[in-house]
Amino acid sequence: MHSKARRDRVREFEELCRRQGLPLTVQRRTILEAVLAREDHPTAEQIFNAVRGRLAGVSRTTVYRVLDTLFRVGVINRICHPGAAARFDAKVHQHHHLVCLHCDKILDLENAKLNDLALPVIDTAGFDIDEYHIHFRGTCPDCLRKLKRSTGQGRTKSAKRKVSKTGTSRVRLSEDRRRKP
Amino acid sequence: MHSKARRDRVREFEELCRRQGLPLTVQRRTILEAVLAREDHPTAEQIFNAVRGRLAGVSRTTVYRVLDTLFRVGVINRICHPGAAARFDAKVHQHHHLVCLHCDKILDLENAKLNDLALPVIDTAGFDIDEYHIHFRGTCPDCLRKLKRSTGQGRTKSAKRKVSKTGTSRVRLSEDRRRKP
DNA sequence: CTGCCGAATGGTAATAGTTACCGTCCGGTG
DNA sequence: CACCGGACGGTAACTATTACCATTCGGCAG
Repeated sequence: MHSKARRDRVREFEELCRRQGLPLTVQRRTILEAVLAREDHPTAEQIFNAVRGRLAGVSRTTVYRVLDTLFRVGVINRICHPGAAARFDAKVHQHHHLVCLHCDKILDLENAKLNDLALPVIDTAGFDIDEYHIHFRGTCPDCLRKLKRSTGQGRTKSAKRKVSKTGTSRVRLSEDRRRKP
Repeated sequence: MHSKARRDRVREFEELCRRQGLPLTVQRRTILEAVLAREDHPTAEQIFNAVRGRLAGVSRTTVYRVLDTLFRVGVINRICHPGAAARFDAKVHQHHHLVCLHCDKILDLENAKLNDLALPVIDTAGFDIDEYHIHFRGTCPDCLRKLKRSTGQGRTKSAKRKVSKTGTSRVRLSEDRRRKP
């Protein structure tokens, strides 16, 4: 990410902190910058090593905590389904997954229509592709219920369009990227 | 999975073992059956607990080892990218991933065409979907090179059709599901 | 500018998941 | 039935992550 975009992202983060009453700390800013500066998908450990130089005496704990905060606030992304142990599955044929961002539940989604999508032509960067599967991320019914009970109205600020049960629909990114609310 | 399908899968596994010169052990059979018997996505620990009763004195280590073997042979699936630490990503907009099954490398795949697919109508089991992203799994260029060097011809028995650079193509599941060859 | 308060940090200890290692045992074959 | 290489069992070690708690800091009222 080039420097202007990075600055914008840091600003965006500062704005979000103010709105949510989160203190702005050097650690948070530095760690965010470290993630933004990379083009790959660093682990917490790699970020820790990257910031040691600029933040004398940072704690590994802080790095983990801040990365989690950044993710919950929505300025960075976390991939590969947080803190999970490997899971095994008897299904080896192509199928897809519904992942709950609140409780880490994983459900299978078996739908032949998803298996043979006419995917657009893409540049796979030299990868030899064996298969694809689609991860749908969202909130499971149980967590929806819990959220509704505790907030009276569930998640707000959501501009998503759900996959409806009638008519073809498109799945969109939600505006609300806060996790573990 | 119903019992007939399970028996078939066990047979298939036995056949694969014979072909690949892998000894057939009680542990392998029992652990495979335990995975096949479940409808969810058990962790190694859960499988361990499930087989303790029927395999007095199984070692946790064996469970991990056998699960890995079953996965490499291709009779079970492993989801959520093996043994990985959580990875972070500055990209919060929608994008997709190329995952190398050999070295766990993850590359971003940014392609607007993939972001707004007219996905078919699906039953999401009550999930409130925020987003989707597509995981393409395969072999990265580096590993392809290494494989070519070591075998003289790379992976065999593959009936896959790659995502080509010209014309719309469909990604298919490969016939060859062996990992870490 | 000063002080207060609650939240953030640092450091250590603990935990979960997984792997390495090594001596022993077993499946497959002659 | 004996042999051999690979599989197993058990423990120790390792990696990634979290809990806990005393200390410090950011944001705000005075």
